[in-house]
Amino acid sequence: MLDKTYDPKEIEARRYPEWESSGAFKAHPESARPGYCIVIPPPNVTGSLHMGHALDNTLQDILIRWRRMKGDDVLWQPGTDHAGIATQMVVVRNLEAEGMGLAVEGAKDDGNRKLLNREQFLEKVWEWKAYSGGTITGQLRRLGASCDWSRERFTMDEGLSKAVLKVFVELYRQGLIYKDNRLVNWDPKMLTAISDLEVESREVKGNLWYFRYPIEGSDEHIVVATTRPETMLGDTGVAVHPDDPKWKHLIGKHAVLPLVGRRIPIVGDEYSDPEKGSGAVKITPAHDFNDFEVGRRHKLEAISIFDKFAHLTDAVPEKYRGLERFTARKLIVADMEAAGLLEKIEPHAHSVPYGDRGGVPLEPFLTEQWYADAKKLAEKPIAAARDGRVTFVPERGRDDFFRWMENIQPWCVSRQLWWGHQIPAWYGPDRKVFVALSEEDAKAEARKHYGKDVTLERDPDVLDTWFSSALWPFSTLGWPDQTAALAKYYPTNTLVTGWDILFFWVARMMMMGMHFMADVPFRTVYLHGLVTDEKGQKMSKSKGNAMDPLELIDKYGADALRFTMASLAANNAGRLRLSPARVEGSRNFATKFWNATRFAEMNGAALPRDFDPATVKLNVNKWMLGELARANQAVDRALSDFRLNEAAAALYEFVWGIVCDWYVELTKPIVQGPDGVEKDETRAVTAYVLRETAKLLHPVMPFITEEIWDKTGHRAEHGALIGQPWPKAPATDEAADGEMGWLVRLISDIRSARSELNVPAGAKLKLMVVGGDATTKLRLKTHEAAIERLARVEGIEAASAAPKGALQIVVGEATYALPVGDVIDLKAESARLAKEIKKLADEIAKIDAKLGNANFMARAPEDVVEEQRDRRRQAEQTRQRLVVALQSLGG
RNA sequence: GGGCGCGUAGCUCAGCGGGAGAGCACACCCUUCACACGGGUGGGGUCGUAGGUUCAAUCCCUACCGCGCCCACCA
Repeated sequence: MLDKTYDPKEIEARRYPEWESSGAFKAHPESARPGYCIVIPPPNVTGSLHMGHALDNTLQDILIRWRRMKGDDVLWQPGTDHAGIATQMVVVRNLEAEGMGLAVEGAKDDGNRKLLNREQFLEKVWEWKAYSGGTITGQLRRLGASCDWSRERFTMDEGLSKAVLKVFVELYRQGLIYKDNRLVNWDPKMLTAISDLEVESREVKGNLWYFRYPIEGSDEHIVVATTRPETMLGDTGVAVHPDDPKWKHLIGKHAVLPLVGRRIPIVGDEYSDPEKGSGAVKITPAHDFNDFEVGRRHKLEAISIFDKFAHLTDAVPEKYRGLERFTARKLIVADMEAAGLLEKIEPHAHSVPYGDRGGVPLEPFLTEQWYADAKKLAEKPIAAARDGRVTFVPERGRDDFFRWMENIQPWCVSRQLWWGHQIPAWYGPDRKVFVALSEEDAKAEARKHYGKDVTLERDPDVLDTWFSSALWPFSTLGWPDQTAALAKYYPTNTLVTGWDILFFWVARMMMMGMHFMADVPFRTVYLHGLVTDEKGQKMSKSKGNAMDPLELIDKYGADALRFTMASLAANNAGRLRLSPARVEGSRNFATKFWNATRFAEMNGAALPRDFDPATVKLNVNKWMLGELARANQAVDRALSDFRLNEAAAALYEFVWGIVCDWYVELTKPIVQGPDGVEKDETRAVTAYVLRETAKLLHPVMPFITEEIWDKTGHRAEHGALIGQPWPKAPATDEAADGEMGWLVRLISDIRSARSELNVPAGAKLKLMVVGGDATTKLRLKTHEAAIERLARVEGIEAASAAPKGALQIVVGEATYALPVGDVIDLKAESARLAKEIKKLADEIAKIDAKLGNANFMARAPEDVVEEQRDRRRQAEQTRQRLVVALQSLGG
């Protein structure tokens, strides 16, 4: 027997370990069943579950549980990501709180902190990982995620590291990874290069400073405008447009860089826009991406004036050396003003690149880094997306993918961090590089090259986190070993992730998958929006609007949160606004289903062993089975099309709107009435429908359905619900559907009329039927008890005409009168009837206009015309009966 | 600057060319023996604006207005 109330907390804590330990989540690569595989977007190993995870993983689990029940051999491959920068940041912050720091070369230190070297630091990170690394996976379990934990991987575990090395070395040998010295986005706080993708532009209200640079050998000045005065110390030229009448006469001359005294050429270059600033632009090749290009075109020197901390170097006049960049800015503006060379300052809003992790403005910085030839690697993925080997849901994801892939820049894969996969490159005494799988191999190569043993120095850099994530769909399956899992599950079926990492991750998995596996990493990319708060604001801890999924689970249960997430997951939504009220509604839905089952149990609903839905006789039961079939099909269709919100909506409407509101109510007189075949059949159908419904609900609400499955005895017979086969839709019956549609309509209309006329809810009225045909009479007889109960009437009898002072409704070919004596307000009833008549007349007029339109008749398809005629017939019939009813009131 | 998405009931949103929907909120009624995390009934919408395509437009097209996101090197 089910408990009076549903207690998610207790049930969830019990059910999950049971599933896991029973092996229900396990994949069976050795089985002959078709495989279905999803690889989890690996969360940061030291992170904790946020709403985005809750959404993403709920959607995956729904698909996984559904396919599992459909009979596939499913693998939901779990694991975590080492998340280089993010994790390093967290650990450094923790260390700082404990009075420790990193022994970073060149950093200022007051000597009060204990400085850790690389080895010591890595030890701390691994400690931190061991301490907090289980948090996120534990939280995924609370959500109900049915991952095969026995196959859990970590991007820095031995196997995956081996894969990373192999990929790096092979790409290097194929010329697809190389070193280059060019400008990168440099994070002066994290002290590392980052990729273009990790740059976020922020609108900043700054100034445009106009400086006058004296022209050599003349009294003239050229005016340049800049948002970054401090970079002038690195200027090696000024560019003007070749056709600019204002400045072109200066081309070929030189300016004298103030404060520095350097002689810098004035060049003509179309990059310079006469409309912008002063029309002349100062060129700082070492600190601006555009200037770098201009500098290259005109062979201007690139002078680095910043070190890795963005402090001024010895390349600038002594006065400024060592200054922090923004301090330098103030001083330089002041000095220029003092020199009379500051023409004006204009307020100017512009966007400044920030590091998405460090949160400080980035510096374009000239350094040597490792790059992957993204352009080349993108070719096959583009082709695969074009010919449909990989599809996107929604489709427009494909366009975004193309836009990015077709304009892709070299991918800077090296990071100046300690936490991550150290690049397998060693340098000889002359800086010659040896890339190899191991130090031994590198040494061997070096020996061959130098003809003797030399000391090699390993490249200190690590790889971009996304480098190892890019291998995830095959590295987790065992690659480079040719495992059974790899053979069976690659390509994986569905990748479920947010739009935000389409480029970071999805695109790169495509590159690596196509290159190393010669096939797409997944057949379908299912992209969902971002969860935001009710106002559409991105959730963040700093804004204080973050909702904690675990709190919601505690309060409403994991099933409620899951159901809400599924409801939110409309394909086209960019943002998915979540409010606690919605989760509460889902919790209520869970409770509703629980109570329906409890009710059935209390009334002895049980499923005979040999129950066959095809043998059902009663129309109410046939109809119920038909509704079940429709719900089943709706859920299947919705899940196949990745419309998870529609699946959730269909389930909600079916369980609450059909099963609870109608079926259970209509059959109460039967199941609570005298014993007999009708009672037996109805109890059996009730049990059957609830059992099948539990299956349909299971992918979305696994906990409550498993509990119900067990408590109602199915588990003892068939085993756990998680492993049950997906239901087959029973047959539908048109005649039964017609009859029940009529019944629902009749009851609803009576209720509605009663309520509108303010008939006291407790008043039991007689129902008099005027003009009912044989079918109707039979139906009334069949459903007498249900009608009496739900419409609150007492006695149903035929009459030749409606009695005076009766409330009247028309359903089908008959009029139903409820004599209310002097209780009725004749005026109100007249008004109600008149309103109904008017509504119908309007509808009829509209249809007549259509049917009278020659173009409509000529061009509309036959079934549409027929449908309109049908609607008109019914409306007219009802209208006429209502007119009679109105007349009988004497109104 | 380019690209994309969104403007439908008070709020949050479904709606995939032929009768405007849900949840929440609101109003009235109901301590009916599964459920007040409940039951019944109801009010509320020029489907952003203006054009166009079509027999027919909330749905397709164009422009505009208002939001949001992504990308981009604009001094």
